[in-house]
Amino acid sequence: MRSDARRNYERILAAAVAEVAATGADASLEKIARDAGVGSATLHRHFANRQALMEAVFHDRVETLCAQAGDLTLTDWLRAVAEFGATTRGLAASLLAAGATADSGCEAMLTDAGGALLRQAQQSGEVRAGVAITDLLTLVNAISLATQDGPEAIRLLDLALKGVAP
Amino acid sequence: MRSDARRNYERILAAAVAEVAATGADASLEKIARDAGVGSATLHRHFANRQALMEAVFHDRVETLCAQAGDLTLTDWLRAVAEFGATTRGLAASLLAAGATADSGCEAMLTDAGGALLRQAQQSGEVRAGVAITDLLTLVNAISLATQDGPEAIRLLDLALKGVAP
DNA sequence: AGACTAACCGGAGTGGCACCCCGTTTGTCA
DNA sequence: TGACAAACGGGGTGCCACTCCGGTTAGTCT
Repeated sequence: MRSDARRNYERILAAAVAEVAATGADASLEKIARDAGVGSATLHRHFANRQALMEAVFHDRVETLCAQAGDLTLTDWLRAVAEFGATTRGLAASLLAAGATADSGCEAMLTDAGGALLRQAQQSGEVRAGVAITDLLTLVNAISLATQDGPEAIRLLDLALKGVAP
Repeated sequence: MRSDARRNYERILAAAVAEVAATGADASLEKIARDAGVGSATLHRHFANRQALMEAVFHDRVETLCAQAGDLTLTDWLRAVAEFGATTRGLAASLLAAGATADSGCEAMLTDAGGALLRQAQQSGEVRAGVAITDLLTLVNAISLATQDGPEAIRLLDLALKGVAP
């Protein structure tokens, strides 16, 4: 990779992080390119489509999220994922779209980290068998997506994990 | 309302129903107008924005959904809502957007019908206090949204209602 | 250092979108 | 039947994602 290419890549990524934080995952790619000081063609050469760019934007943060898994219980980690998804506007939608279209690095990281916690919780009898980590992550994604960036996410997640029975 | 206006209104609505069924709630409004044989300006005069059109498209179906509430338990009715949301692509997203921006007729109907069922379930001790119908509907919307039109919706809803404990 | 070349760049273009303006047509009702 | 308000839609605006291609540049090899 040539040095100018790398420099532009990083400028675009930085602009994208800022713009996504400000306006969500449906931010204008043209504006990101403009903010980065490159032509839109350059943006599209580095990131074939919106999805690819979003993957890159979220990758680092997802990585740290997965690194935290060792220090948390399944429930607390799922809460962290929910909170992250709710604050990082559009992560959920982005991951969802990724799951639908192509295998995403982010998703694999999340299922790996969460899968370990889930197995642990199942062995200690806190979670019943037949629950898959993908189910739980889909649920978290769903809730993040539905509550946008509101504070409802955690409450709804707890509700879903606890069930509605007394 | 003039007769031509009414005729165009209905043509647009019919085209919208077909198009939404085919491609989801993010269907092209221009294409709907084209299919209806009217100019795009006419579509926008009758329906100020995408949200208004979607409301109209879903209104009838939501009405029948609410009418069924009397014959079903809370759980079964929520399943019906989930199934409906999953098959009618984009209903969930649409209702969500509605909830965020303006009070929607559809949403009020759903909270009324579901609220009655929930009170009933709480009085008979099947559902604990502190659970609100809006929580449950948000959850259902979330799941419909996340599972797109897949068959996962019901399974995830049951999971959420039951909780993860053994 | 100089020259070569493949990689890279971005302005300009394409086709599509939602939504609006305004001159024209049409239904209605006296 | 004539007048007029109501409704129509072609065409326009500004935005978007994404692509093409002629010019530029960074790295390499002598």
